[in-house]
Amino acid sequence: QVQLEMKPLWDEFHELGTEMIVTKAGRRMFPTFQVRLFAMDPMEEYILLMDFVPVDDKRYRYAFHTSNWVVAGKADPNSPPRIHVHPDSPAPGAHWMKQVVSFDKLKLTNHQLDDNGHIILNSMHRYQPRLHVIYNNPKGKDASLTENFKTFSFKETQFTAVTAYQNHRITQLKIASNLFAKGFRDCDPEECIAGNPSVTAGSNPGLSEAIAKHHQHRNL
Amino acid sequence: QVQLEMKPLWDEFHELGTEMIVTKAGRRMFPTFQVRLFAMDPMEEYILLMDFVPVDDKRYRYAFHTSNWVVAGKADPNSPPRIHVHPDSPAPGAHWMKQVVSFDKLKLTNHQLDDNGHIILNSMHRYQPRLHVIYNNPKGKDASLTENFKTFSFKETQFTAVTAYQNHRITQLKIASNLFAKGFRDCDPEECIAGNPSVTAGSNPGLSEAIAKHHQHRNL
DNA sequence: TTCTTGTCACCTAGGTGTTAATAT
DNA sequence: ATATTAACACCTAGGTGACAAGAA
Repeated sequence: QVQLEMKPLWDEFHELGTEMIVTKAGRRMFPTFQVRLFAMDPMEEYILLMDFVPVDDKRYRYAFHTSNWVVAGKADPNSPPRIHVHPDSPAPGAHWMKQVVSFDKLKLTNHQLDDNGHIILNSMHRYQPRLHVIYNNPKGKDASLTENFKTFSFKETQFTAVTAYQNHRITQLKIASNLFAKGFRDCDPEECIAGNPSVTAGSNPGLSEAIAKHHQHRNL
Repeated sequence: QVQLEMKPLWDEFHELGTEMIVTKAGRRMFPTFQVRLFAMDPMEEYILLMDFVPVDDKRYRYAFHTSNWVVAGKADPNSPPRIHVHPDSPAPGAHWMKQVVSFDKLKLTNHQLDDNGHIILNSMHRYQPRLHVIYNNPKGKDASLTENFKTFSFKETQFTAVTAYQNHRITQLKIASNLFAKGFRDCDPEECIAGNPSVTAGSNPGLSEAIAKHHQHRNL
């Protein structure tokens, strides 16, 4: 069992149409993909990894006058898909379950020839992040007889890859909820508590506190 | 087998009489204690930890007029000794051998009631850092019949704990060789290459380059 | 037009020795 | 006198969106 961390924040973005910046050098996701894991065998070893699959075979364009995404043709050709193995892998189930697992080292790029091991995506295309939990079986027990991995996919983490934000409300929600974008907030420094998403205040009571903790979940 | 990383730098400090700052909140060591490990069993699990033993039963004082440390009486009472377990522990031998092992999370404090898990030392006392490599034996094989740990001690890493530097030459060597003290260097920005210990330039050719790498060794 | 790139000011987070004030 | 503390300016390292310039 896997539970998506910061689901309320993901939901807010999802309702607006989540966008993720891709750059040549690689850009982290925000929100960061974080999960809680349950019911693993504490002693057995697992590998956790993520990949990104196209949601459809289309290319998109943002129509500013209607503030809507519209289909702009068939998808561009994909680069060979890449995976991101969580740096703690492999580790026993006890390790993965004892705290939130954060994929904050994962970076997205639009550079098709990237040699930093980042995830290569096409800008203006839609993607579905997936988590794979793989049972590590080094002793050579017969793996073919047992289901040795599980895949988890959260619809609210779908996003459109962009090189610059299209929907201004996405920009504002990022600024309001990402710690590193504080410099662009326009609220008074006094009433501007950490991570307070002023844009959507009231719609999600308790979300502000959750966002503040969001940035603390590192796997140390 | 264990090999001390950055031995030339440690030697420079040792010749002057190494001092390490201790603070209430905890201070990292500089140089950082880093080692290369060899001849471990790649598949077996080990725990690496450090502790600090008093070099003698004395308290010291720095005589500024002679620029020398002098005995200032018997040692103050010790707090119960603490250990610092390397955060990667436990890990298989292959993990420890594949790169330099850096104890850069270790912090020294003089706060006898510290509750952050830092190493508690007495200021103005001398200490010998020690590395313990422990063979992890979870399967309950008869540990009593096998030597299950080894201890390594490098004399050139001995130091005097201080709350403020006493020997001005130590201060200058720290400033010259510690990346985070660049703000206190007085050489021209142009000729001031990263990590160049101008104080001792010439006595150790190639040291500058080594110092530049010193800060990169993190266990990620 | 539409999309991409590189630079930038502004942040977070945390490691330095300095300095002045305070203990002891 | 000697030793300690706390605030501070100055760094490293790296994550933000804004913006102007460039490319398709």
